[in-house]
Amino acid sequence: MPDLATPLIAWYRENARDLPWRHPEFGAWGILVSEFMLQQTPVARVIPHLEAWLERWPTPSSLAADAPAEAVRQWANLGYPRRALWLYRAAVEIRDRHDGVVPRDVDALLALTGIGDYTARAVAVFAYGDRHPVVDTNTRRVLARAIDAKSQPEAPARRDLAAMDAILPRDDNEAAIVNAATMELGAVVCTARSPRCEACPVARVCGWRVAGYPDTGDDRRKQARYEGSDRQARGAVLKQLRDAAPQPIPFDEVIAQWPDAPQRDRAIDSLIADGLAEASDDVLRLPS
DNA sequence: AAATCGTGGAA
DNA sequence: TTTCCAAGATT
Repeated sequence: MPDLATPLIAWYRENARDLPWRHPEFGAWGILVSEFMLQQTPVARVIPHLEAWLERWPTPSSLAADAPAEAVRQWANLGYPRRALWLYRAAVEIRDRHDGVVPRDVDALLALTGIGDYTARAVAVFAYGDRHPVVDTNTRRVLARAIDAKSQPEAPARRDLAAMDAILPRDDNEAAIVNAATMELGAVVCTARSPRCEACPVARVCGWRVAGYPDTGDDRRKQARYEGSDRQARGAVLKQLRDAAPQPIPFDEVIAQWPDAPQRDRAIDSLIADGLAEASDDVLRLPS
């Protein structure tokens, strides 16, 4: 297998974007918050929200001392609001089980609410400098193309974890750079649509390129339509709750003009089931 | 283990 | 206009 680490390190040194969480003094809590926000939300949308969040809650304990409703409200329109609730719960767990310090151990991180294989290792690597494979969707695409000669990832995520580990240098610091560089390459060069192979440091050894860009894979189901969906209804309810907070909203007035009444009721029920809303008497409110 | 979960910008 | 996609996690 060709050496990917060396060209990736050299490329990253010259081309890495200057992102807030890459500054050495950013801190483990800042990294953790950034990783929560970056789960399925683009970098450009995250940055201003991240800075506001950390200004308001500079530590896990400061967030844990507030109400979950405030976390959901501060999350604003970042999307997937369960992440706000999970981040809040993780802050409580960090306060209660880790003396308010973001854990360094991967298994301890995995035990926190809302943290999975990607986020746990991202924190251990980017906040603490330990050597672990960090595999996100960008990394998976780069590995699929460079190593498997596929246009899109097909291998199980578990296998990509091992594949990434096999690429990492022994040195902790260099391993962290290769993790970041692989993600960065997937984000800005080896993109899902119209990759910029002319700017790619590993183009010469890329299996997909060498094979003539075979279009295997790409059998992904297309994303469900958002307009008219239950998700849109949930979003509308939660936005109304956010805008009214701390005032609750009478049930009768919850997206009262919504064209599909059963869908509205499903949205309210599912938000309550998720812990993103609370019902009491005849009103609906953010979780206390 | 496939389905579900927001939102906005770019192609 | 519609479609695609974006540093995933959970059930």
